[in-house]
Amino acid sequence: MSGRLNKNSGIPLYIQLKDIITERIKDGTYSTGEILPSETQLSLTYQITRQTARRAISELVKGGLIRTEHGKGSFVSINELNYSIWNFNGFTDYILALGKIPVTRVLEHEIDNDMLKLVRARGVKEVNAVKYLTIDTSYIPLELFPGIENYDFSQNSLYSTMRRVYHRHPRRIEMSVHAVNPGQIERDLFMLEHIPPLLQVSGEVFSEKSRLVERVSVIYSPKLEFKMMTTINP
Amino acid sequence: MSGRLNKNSGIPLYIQLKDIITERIKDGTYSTGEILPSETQLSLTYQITRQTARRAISELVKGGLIRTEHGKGSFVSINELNYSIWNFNGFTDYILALGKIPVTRVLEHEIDNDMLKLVRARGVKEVNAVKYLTIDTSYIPLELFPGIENYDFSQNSLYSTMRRVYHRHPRRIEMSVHAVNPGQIERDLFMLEHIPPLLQVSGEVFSEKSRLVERVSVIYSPKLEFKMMTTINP
DNA sequence: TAGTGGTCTAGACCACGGT
DNA sequence: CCGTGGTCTAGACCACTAG
Repeated sequence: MSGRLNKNSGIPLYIQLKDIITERIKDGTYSTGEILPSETQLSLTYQITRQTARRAISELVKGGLIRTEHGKGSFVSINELNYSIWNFNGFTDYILALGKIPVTRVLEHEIDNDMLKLVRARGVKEVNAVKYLTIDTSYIPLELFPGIENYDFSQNSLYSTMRRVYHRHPRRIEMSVHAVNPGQIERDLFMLEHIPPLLQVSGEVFSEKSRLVERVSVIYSPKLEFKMMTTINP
Repeated sequence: MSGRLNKNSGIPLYIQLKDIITERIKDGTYSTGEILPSETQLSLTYQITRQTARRAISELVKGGLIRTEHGKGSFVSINELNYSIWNFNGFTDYILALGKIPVTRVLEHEIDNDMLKLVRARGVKEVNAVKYLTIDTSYIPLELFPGIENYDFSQNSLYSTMRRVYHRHPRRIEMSVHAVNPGQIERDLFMLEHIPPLLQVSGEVFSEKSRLVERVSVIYSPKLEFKMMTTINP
């Protein structure tokens, strides 16, 4: 049981509990369709109020990982689906969670009009090749991130660098989705024979204080499923 | 001031408050960027606890309508963007909210394997033509909706019919997004000269009790912007 | 310092599902 | 009937923002 909450860590209890449950779902302790401990049970186990346990569950529902049924309980609804790709948050983490090895190749790295232009192909390592899954084109304002052009982003995560070195935390993304025909780069990297249309997501990423930290455009390989879930308000 | 909560209506107070605030935003009482009354103020005004007011605000944040800033307040973040199209919920309402007249044309209407197959083109009325924006292909299980094949869905909303006549409430949608090349129907209806790839969203719609109420696939005209917003958890 | 949102507690009553 | 999740209250302390 790694399951004990630290009341003085500064991390909200509901976040800690949420993380513990997420972990349990990822490692299979709770698997799809299974019922979770009741809210009352959770509050007793972790020595918190039911409201706080509810808050953790509510976060998980929001993320689509679990579902609640009135009078019955909470159930695991999805295993690792729905960690949607365009949760730009963590491509690396996402691939690692699938038990595979992430690969990043920097295709372009130059300064363009006070912005760092960064083009990266990202994928997973296969037996004797690399399968590329996305091509990301990013523009990062040098004004906010002076010196960021000196990092090697085939090794470092862009967002961790923003957080750890510059103390800027990407928070909100506004994006739009388009369908596009593949260009030469996409054909080469995705190794397409026929040329199906591809999905492209273009977005602007903002920090807490609504400063633009990245303008980004991602093209997805047809090998990536693009799934999501939503609910309807009555 | 239509602003009074009914404590015995059966409708949760936080939903009532959420609706009131939504109304105020839509009608311009609070406009983009403006600050909302504080949580304490709301709780006093509406005679509820701060927690309940918070819950209403939390719902609005989830929907992207407002944004909170610690130590400062809550602000209107978006006016009517983000009532995203693939909120299948209300194409009709969406178009009406834009001040335009929605049009639905039924292209196919037949029974296929215990399912009602319904193909509809949807759009807006222009001066002397109709601009089609989506083509929806739906399969509805007759077992759950006996007799639904007798409704005219160029006039009636599919979801309202499900709700009002059959007491089934669409709640959850699982969907995937693809890029496709247009077929003849799309070229004709969207009146495309060049043939750009199109976005297609395929999904399954479930009721409260996780019964499948519709399998649907929507193809979007390139004239529709496909926008969304999301947040990153630290 | 005063006001704001963020977290948490302790307790209550309700509506729903299954026994 | 009991156990479940859903809503709500009353009050507390904290962290952040601004004058």
